[in-house]
Amino acid sequence: MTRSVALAYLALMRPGRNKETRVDATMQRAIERFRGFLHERALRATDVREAIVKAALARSGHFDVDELAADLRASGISRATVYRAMPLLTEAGILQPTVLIGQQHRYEGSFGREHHDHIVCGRCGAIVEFQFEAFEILQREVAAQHGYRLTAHFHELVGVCAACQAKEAAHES
Amino acid sequence: MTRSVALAYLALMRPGRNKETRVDATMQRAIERFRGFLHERALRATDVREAIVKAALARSGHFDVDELAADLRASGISRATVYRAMPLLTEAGILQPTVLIGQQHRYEGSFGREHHDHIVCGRCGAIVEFQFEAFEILQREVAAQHGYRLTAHFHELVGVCAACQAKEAAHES
DNA sequence: ATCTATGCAAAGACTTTGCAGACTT
DNA sequence: AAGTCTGCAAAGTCTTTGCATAGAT
Repeated sequence: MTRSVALAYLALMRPGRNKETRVDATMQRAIERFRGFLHERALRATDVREAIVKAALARSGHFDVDELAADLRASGISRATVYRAMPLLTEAGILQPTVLIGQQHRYEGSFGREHHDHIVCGRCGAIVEFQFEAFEILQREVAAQHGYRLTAHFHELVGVCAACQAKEAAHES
Repeated sequence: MTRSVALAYLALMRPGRNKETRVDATMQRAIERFRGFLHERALRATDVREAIVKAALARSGHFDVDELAADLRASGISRATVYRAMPLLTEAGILQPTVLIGQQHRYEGSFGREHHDHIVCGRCGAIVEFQFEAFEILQREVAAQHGYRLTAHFHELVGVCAACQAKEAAHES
């Protein structure tokens, strides 16, 4: 724990290689937020949990628990522990659950990212993210109309991507 | 099969009891649509499938496969068959899947109903349905912008309902 | 007659949990 | 020292599947 903090600071101070530095800095802020979260809840900040946070943030895009656990298996971290950590990561704002179709829970990094929703191709599973401020505003309005204070939303579009549409057209000809 | 058609017609012709008559008529139309759907796909119209359609439509609100299977157990219809029928019912437009946070697949009747989405109270689970044409239009547009042909969408708002907000306010005072 | 549908039980996929020892506070 | 965390293996939950028989076209 102390060692990783030191490493992170080293990374912050290293000249050049800006992209990497920024990534490390983001990770550092995320880890700090996570520690704060654990402290508030009187939970323990362990190396294992920190490793899970790092692995989660190191992944780009969408992933499921199995994939994350695979990344961590080399470190001797068990699948059960990863499962146990997921609610903490989401509640701490490190991850957000995404992509609802299909049976498996999928996540993506949410720390320091703008909110967005997804379009999934029902044929090949390709995922595109979209951001549309109008939806956010309308959602709050709809919720308010019904007396609800909006706390979250799931908005997923399912369709057929351009490539799969082309394939279908070719098949039918 | 022939018998149930006869019963349905009897119901249609019976005077009075309008509500019930209307329900029977809706169910009859749904069953007819379902038969048409099965025919198109070269699948078989069986009494078991018909019973599943009826039980699904007889349920009001949202339910999962287990609840539906429980309704059908008395008729000797197995859970496996209910599972096998769900995709047919959704593709035929009899049911639609609803997201409703949580792990289990949930459904609701969609035959003869306008499309709608849901607001769920994260505290007490209360569900309100909403319809907002603007969402539908914008969704199609967003999908098109990314080259997708929209086939479905999940849109679920999570919030705190008026009652739970009041409770919270009382607690904090 | 041919081919699909169903029930049953078994298998599968994904997730949770009990327990004993390790680690954090 | 007190209490949480972790790995492991076992159990749970929800869903799918193989197979033999029943049923639809």
